[in-house]
Amino acid sequence: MNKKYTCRVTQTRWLDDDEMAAWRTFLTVSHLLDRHIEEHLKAAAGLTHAQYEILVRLSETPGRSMRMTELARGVIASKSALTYQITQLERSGLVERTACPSDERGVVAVLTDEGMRCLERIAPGHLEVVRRFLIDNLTREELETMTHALRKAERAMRPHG
Amino acid sequence: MNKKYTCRVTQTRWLDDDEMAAWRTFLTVSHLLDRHIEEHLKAAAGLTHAQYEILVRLSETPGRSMRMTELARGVIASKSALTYQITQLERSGLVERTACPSDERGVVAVLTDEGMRCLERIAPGHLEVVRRFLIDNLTREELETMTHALRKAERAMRPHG
DNA sequence: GGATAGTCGTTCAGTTTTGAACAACTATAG
DNA sequence: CTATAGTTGTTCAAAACTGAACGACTATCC
Repeated sequence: MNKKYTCRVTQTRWLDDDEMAAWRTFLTVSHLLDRHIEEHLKAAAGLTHAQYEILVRLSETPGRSMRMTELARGVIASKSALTYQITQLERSGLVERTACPSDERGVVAVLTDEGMRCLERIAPGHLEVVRRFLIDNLTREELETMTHALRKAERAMRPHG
Repeated sequence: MNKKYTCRVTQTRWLDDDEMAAWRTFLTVSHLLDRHIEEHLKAAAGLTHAQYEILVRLSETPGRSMRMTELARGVIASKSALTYQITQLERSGLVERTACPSDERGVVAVLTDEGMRCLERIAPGHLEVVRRFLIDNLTREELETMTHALRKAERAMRPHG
């Protein structure tokens, strides 16, 4: 690799070994973890991880409902991806679309009773996967350090904190 | 039925607040980060993050080449996803397919000179994104703790790694 | 009041991923 | 050698995602 010629204005700051290791490990773990989760959810309930996250978000809300845009921001999906997934979940009877009273344009997604039961049924198995492959491998101190560190990264990425 | 994920014996162990916070933060950051990276690479070179990762892996190999299956494992992609992406990269002239001398079934993907130049051109900008949104937000200690912790998780997920 | 800009959710075409099926080849065991 | 089992990479249809464009509505300003 030739570091001699770099951009004239902003100097290139490469990642040193430790930084590179951190980034690579983070990337690898997030990919592997997602694969295991996806596999489990598909087998357990025929759900996507994206769909599962939608159900979780809704279940935590008073009224088990959320505006489309806010929900999309919550699960970090594009608006069109959410439209697609809500349609799928509606087809499965886990979610319903409702008109928004305060905004004529708005759509409110609501978790149905069946959706809530589905979530309660599969959550334990899902969390077991998260435990086995991530959480249970970390000491309490590592856990807290990681949370604190990643929260700083999150703040750097969210549209103004 | 899938025996792998159904366990009637062990009691459900929910995640406590700290564990849940860790998991949520990890998930959020990996989604946000991927979005920023994807956006940058698309703008800078019309590449996907998946495609970029393929180029990086190949560039680090003696001969800048790798068997398809090994490459798929390296970037954590399915075999069919890799087939598709290598075809795209071949179309762009960044990668070539070669016959494997030792295995008649095998295909070896090779990074072309143009592919290497492309990578060298866009790597600084990419790493700058990784820095700004992840690495530079962490202290050296946090960085090392996170790497160590996530490596344990990786070991738990790799097919007996 | 009316013009203008902004937001909301959907649609659409094009891209990427998925998992099962498959032909071709290799490895193992008798 | 000859089954038999396993691996390799591709293909295919279906699922999922992307980003731009859009009509519909709201907010803001003068």
